[in-house]
Amino acid sequence: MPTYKTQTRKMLLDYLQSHADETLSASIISKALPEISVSAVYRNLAALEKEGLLAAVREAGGRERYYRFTAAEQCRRHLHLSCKKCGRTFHLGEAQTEALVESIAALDNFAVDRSSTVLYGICENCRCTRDK
Amino acid sequence: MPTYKTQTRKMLLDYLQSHADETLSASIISKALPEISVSAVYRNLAALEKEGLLAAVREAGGRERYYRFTAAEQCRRHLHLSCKKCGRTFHLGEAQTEALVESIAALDNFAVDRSSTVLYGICENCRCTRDK
DNA sequence: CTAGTTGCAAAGAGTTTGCATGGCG
DNA sequence: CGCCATGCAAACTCTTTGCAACTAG
Repeated sequence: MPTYKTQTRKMLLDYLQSHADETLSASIISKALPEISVSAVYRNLAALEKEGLLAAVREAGGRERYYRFTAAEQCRRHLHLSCKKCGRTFHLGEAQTEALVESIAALDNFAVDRSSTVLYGICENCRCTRDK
Repeated sequence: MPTYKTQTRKMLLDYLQSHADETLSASIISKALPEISVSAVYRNLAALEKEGLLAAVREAGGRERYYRFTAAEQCRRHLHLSCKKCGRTFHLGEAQTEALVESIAALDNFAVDRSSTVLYGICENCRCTRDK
């Protein structure tokens, strides 16, 4: 779809790459990049999603989508963990993911979709830093 | 918090009970119950959430919240599976949930939050009915 | 009667779209 | 130069809040 290599597109990708471990919403990205118009942000995110460079999370039913940068395709094979405190994303091992998905498929007859599922909780770092 | 038993409140609960297996957003509920004002819907949902009768899903960062009816408290102990096709919710067994959470806690040092996590995928029913 | 609730309307926030302008190739 | 992409502004949708009217207890 993207036929041109525009400045805007590059800036967006740069930003996404430097925040690869976070799950961001379009509006957050838009605010972080004031030099890009909101419409351009939304349109580019949608395009990147189609290309597979970006994974949209929690699309069903709502408007608000969260994007996760998936530089390579490796991220399609495993599940992601998202810290509710710091927002950082962690990656579940492939073997572990496989076991989890298999288990649910076998016992519950439910096919878990790796790319649209995110497990929420608290990461090691935030749990130790009890400076609440 | 809710000191009065109002008509509105009753209608809302009736609706939620008859859709206990679905994860609904406030606006969807609001549209399904035109006789209740939107503000009343939002305020009651928020109140029900505080009471623990309703579980809010995916609150972090966004505005849009999805509610799941949790008649009892039993739902806090296990994870939920949500079908991307029919929207129905399924419940993972307690033992299975425990194993999953434990495994991630042990291997990744990440504390999965049962109530805010939902696994997305396709349910048995929708997978068999391949009438795309 | 008193306080919790409701409905309406207005205000915010996020997302989408049309259209003229600008820039990649 | 032609077409895609951008920016701006308007239109929408969802959610929140203030306030007066209503009502359960």
